[in-house]
Amino acid sequence: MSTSTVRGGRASRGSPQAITLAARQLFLKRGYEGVNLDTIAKKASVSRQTLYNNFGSKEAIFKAVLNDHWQRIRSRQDAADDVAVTDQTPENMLRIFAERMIGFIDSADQVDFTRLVVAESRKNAWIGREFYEVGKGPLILGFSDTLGRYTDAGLLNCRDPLLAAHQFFGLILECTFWPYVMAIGMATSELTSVENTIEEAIAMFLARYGVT
Amino acid sequence: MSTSTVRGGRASRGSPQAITLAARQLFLKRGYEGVNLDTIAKKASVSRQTLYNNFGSKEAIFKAVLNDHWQRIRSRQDAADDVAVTDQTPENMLRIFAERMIGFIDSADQVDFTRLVVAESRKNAWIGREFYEVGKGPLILGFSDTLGRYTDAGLLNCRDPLLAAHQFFGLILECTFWPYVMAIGMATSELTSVENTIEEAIAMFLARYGVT
DNA sequence: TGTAAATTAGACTGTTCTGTAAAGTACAAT
DNA sequence: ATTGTACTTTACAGAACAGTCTAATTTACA
Repeated sequence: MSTSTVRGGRASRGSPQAITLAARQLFLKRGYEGVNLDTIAKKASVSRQTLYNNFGSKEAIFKAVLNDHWQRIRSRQDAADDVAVTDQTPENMLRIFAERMIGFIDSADQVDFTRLVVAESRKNAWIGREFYEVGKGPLILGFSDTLGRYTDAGLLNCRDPLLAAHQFFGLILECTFWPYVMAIGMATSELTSVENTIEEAIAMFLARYGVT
Repeated sequence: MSTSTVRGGRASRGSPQAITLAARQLFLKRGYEGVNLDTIAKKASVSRQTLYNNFGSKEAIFKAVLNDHWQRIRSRQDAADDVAVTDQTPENMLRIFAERMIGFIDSADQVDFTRLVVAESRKNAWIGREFYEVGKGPLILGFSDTLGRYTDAGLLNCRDPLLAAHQFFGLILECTFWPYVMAIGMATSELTSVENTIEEAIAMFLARYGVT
């Protein structure tokens, strides 16, 4: 809606998208306070003034980056819903959800974004909440829903599907996600592979909630 | 070693301890960049110059706070080792470790400290590693050790004790710890109590690794 | 080709904050 | 009383940075 309706000017070189893309990479790597507008402008091949023309303030750029990220996640989520989990054995269903979660983490710099949220939500608590409500929240609610339906169908035995969902996520994230958020990385990742983590999580989950 | 050997001066009002205590509280709440030396000085009832007399730089104060925290954790850890876990049923052993972990979290502002580490380890990666090696690392290694011994004694059946230890931690932390680190808090904590989280984690762990 | 809109580079302001320096003050030991 | 030492107050240098303003430049479109 912007670059196509310009009547003149140097046109579309400094489009808002190029700016948010550059800002995204920098904010993810260095945090909000760690980036100044000169750096963003340079990376976007744009003058600093253009930043103000398009967004008005540094904070507005930051919020645009966040909204852009929420948007990406939402579209990913919608796409995932299309691949509905039906008529799978419990084991396959769990594996599909686990791999969906891993894909969710790998895509879109989820680790870096989590680090950014943890750092920045100290000043603005809404960031943490929104991050959850757009990302992990729907994911875990959908999973809990599926667990409930499998239980109703007699294929699983989860008395508390929401708790069970968190447990399953915890089994996987503790080895594949949080070590990276904590900047430990290799220290714990060498203990096992992602595939094995998933298989062991499934085995444990079914040992507890599987029906014989 | 400082306040008792002073030969003169206004004596001991601006002791290093008072400064690190004030700095600790402020850094935990607002992060490194979110605190300036005037604020620390004021909170410690000390002039800003005294900060430089005692530490030399802001970064030095920050590192002193970190070292102070490592020290607290280490002494806690040593105290925990005294209460050795022997001759307990597997269930009780797991409960003891779970409660020890919860205690570890509750004490010493572990949530706030984790947030600080995540935020600051972006610039200094060593913070994350040191945090792990002093805190959670030994905790999980000790637990893994115990799991191995129980397996050798035929009371449990953990093929990979280290993985099992991470799994157990994940079951508990996913509900009791990470939501607070992510500044979501109540959104997920209302799903169940800490006690129930522990009991359900034990139940799941024994369903997988218990011997009949 | 002329015009209007957008962009650019640069200078400038005001603020914040670290770190330093200087001059004075309280207190204990001698 | 004198002296030494640590603390306090005040001031200032130096840098970084958000945001504003201006003059010149570029480009699309009529």
